[in-house]
Amino acid sequence: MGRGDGTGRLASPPDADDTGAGILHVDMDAFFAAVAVLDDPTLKGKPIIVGAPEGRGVVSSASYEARRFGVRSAMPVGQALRLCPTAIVVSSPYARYLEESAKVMDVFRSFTPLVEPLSIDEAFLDVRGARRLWGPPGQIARMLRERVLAETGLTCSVGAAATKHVAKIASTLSKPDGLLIVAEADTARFLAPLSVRALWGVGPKASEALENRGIRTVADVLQTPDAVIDRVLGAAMGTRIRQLVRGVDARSVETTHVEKSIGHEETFEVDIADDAVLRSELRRLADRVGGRLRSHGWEAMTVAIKVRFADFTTISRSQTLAEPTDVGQRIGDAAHELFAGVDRRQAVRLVGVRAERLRPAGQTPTGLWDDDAEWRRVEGALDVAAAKFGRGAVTRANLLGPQRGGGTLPSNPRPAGLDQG
DNA sequence: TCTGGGGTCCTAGCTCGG
DNA sequence: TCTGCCGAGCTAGGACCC
Repeated sequence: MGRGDGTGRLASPPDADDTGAGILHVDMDAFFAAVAVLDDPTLKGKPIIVGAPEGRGVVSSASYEARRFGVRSAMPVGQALRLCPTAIVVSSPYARYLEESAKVMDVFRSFTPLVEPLSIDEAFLDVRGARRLWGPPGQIARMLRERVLAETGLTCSVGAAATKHVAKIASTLSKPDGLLIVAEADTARFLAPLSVRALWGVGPKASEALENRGIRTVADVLQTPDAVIDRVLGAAMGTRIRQLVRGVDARSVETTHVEKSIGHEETFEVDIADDAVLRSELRRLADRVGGRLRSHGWEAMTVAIKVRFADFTTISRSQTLAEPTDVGQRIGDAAHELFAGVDRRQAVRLVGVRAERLRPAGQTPTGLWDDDAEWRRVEGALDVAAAKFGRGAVTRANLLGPQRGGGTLPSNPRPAGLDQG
C-alpha cells in the first residue's frame, strides 16, 4: 500500500517503449479507503482515515484527500485527526477487504497465471508469456487497469519493468491511478537519480546511515566503494543493494508462498500489570496460533513470545520444543514458561505469541531420510541409546548429548518417534 | 503525540561438538 | 587430557515491508 500523497506522480505516454518490461507490479490505490467509498459513495472526494477511532489504533489507509494534510499509514489516528480534523474515520471488517481483494486478484489471473500476491492489495505479474494473447506489456498493463476499474470500481497503479524491484518502484512513482513503464534498456537511467530510500529494503535507519556519509541517491551508491556500503549496511544487505542499484534482481514471480511463522499479538487498551490477565491473554493468543497451525496443516518447532512494556521497550524470548506441536495448550505452556523468565518491572502494553520453524504436521520422512544408509545409521544410534539408557528413555537429548541445539543430526525432517522423550 | 498487526530477514553473541 | 579453531544451531533484537 503506497504511503505517498500522490503529488509529483509520473506516467508513461501511450507510445512508451515497453521493450523487456514484462514484469508488472500492480498496487491498488488507497485500497481500504477506496473500499469504504465503494460501500458508501457519499464519502467520495472526502478525506477518509481507515482505522480504529478509539484506543491505540493507527491509520491503516487514508484517501489521497487526507494524505494532502500529511496523514500517512501507520500514524496514530489521534495524530492524523489533528492534521486533518475534517477527516472521516471509518473501518470495515477485514473480510470485506478480502472480498474485494479476491475480485482484483481474479482480474490479474485473467491475464496470466503467473501472479504473486504480495499483500492484500498488490501483486507481481509475469506477462512475458502473454504477449501472443494480449499484446506487449504496456498494452496488457493498460487493459488490466481498465478491467480492474470496470469489474471492481477501484483504481490501481501499475509499474512495468524488467525486474520486480524496478516494477515496484515504478508503480509507486505512478500513484495514484497511473502507469509507468521502464524499458529494460532505460533501467540504469531510471534508477540513477532516485533517493536511496526508494530502494527495496532501505528504510529510515539505513537511509539515514547512508545519507550521513553523503550517499543520497542510487548514483551515489554506484560511485561508493563496496567496502563502505558493506560497513554501513552489513555484508548481506550491501550485496543486495549493490545488485538492485545495477538493476539486477534475479527473483522470479512466485505463485506459491510457504509461511515461515504464524503469530498473533495484541496491544491492550491500557497497560496491564496483572500477571493473571497477561497469562490468560498469552493462552488466548496461543490457542489462536494453534488453530491456525492446524488449519494450515503445520507444526511448530519453536515458540516465541513478545512483550512490549509501557515505555515501548520490546523484548522477545523463544524456546525450541522437545517435539513440534500444533496444540494451543502446548504452545501456551511454552509461552507461560518463557513469560515466567521475563523481568517485569513495568506494566505491559502488548503481548504476542508466535510459532516458528514450521513443518508439515505428521510429515512423512523425506530427503536425506529416504536414504537407506542414513536409516541404518539412525537405527544403529537408537540401538546404542536404548542399550545405554533403556528402551523407554531414547530421547533426542540422550542421543545427541545435553547441548541445546542437539547439533549434529541433519536438520531435515526427522522420522516420527526420534524426538519423543 | 504517542506509536497496530502480521510477517521476513539479518546480525551478533553464545554454546556445543568435532 | 587439554586447548584452540571452526561450523552449526539457538537465541535475542532490530530493521524493514505492507
